[in-house]
Amino acid sequence: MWQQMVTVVFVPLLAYLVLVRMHDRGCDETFLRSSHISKYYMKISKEACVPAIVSAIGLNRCGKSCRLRWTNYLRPDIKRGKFSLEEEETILSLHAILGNKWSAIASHLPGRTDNEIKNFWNTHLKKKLIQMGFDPMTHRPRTDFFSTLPQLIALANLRELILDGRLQAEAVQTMANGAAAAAADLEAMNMLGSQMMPSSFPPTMPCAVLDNHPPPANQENRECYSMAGFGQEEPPHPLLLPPPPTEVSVVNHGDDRIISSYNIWPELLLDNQFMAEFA
DNA sequence: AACATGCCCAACCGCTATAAT
DNA sequence: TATTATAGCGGTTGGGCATGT
Repeated sequence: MWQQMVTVVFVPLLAYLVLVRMHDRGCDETFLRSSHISKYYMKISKEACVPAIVSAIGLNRCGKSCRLRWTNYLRPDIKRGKFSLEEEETILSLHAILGNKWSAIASHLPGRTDNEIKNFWNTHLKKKLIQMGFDPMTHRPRTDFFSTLPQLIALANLRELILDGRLQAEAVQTMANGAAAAAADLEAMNMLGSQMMPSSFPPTMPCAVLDNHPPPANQENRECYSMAGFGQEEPPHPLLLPPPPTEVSVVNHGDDRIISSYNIWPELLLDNQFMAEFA
C-alpha cells in the first residue's frame, strides 16, 4: 500500500518539483532532454494535480501557465533551432490548405509546437510572402494598392523623367508603351480585384463540392479566382497553392482489383476523423 | 556610453470544447 | 441537467537581446 502510494503520488510529485525548480533556476537543456523524470509529469499533468503542486511549492504560475510552459518549452521532445528549408516548405504548403490552424500544422512537424510555428509564421514567412507580393492569408498575388505601389512609383518616376526631357525620344516611346501596357494591366487587375473581393473575403460565389464535403476555404478561393480567369498568366509558386483533390482508390484485398475511387480534398486526407469514417 | 529601434519568442489572454462532479 | 474544472487553441503582448545612431 505505502509502496504504491510512494510510486504513484510522491515520486511524480517530487519529479515535477525538481523539474520545474531546476528549470526555473536555469538548469541546462541537456538535463531536461535526457532526464527520465519528465515523463512522470506527462502522466500527472492530465490529472488536475497542477494547482496543488503550484500552491505547494509557491510558484508564481497557475495550472494553465504550467501546462503551457510544459507544452511549449519544457517538453523533452521539442526540437530547437532554426527551421529547415523542408520545414519551411511544409509550413507553407500546409498553411495554403489549412490556414491558421497551427496545431494541425504542428502535427505534421515532429518536435515543433504550434506556438513555435505560429511565431515563425508571424515573424518570417508572413513577411516573406508580403515581400514577394503574395497575400499571406490567401497565398494569392496581392491586388491591393500597396502591393502595386512599387510599380506606381516607377510609373511616376518615368513621368517625371519624360517631363524633364531627360530621355531620348525613341527610348521615351518604347518605355511609354511598356508603361501604358503595365498601367492597363494594373487597372484591369485592380478592377477585377475590386469585383472579386470588395469588402467580404473570401468571395461567396458557389463553387464545386466533392462528396458532400465542402472544399477548404483556400481551394474555394482558387476555384473562384480561376473562374474569373484571374492570375492565370502568372501562376503563383506551387508551394503557395493548395494541391488539387487527390484520387483515393478502394482496392479488393484478394486480387488488388480497384473497387471504386474517390476524389478527396487534401485537407480531408489530413483529417483523422474523416479518414476514420471514410475507412 | 547611452539611448532608440526592431526582432524574436515565451508567456499571457480570452474563448470554446470536453470531462468531471 | 447544471455547474465547475481543465484542456486546447489562436491571437496578442511584453521583456530580453542585438544592432544602429
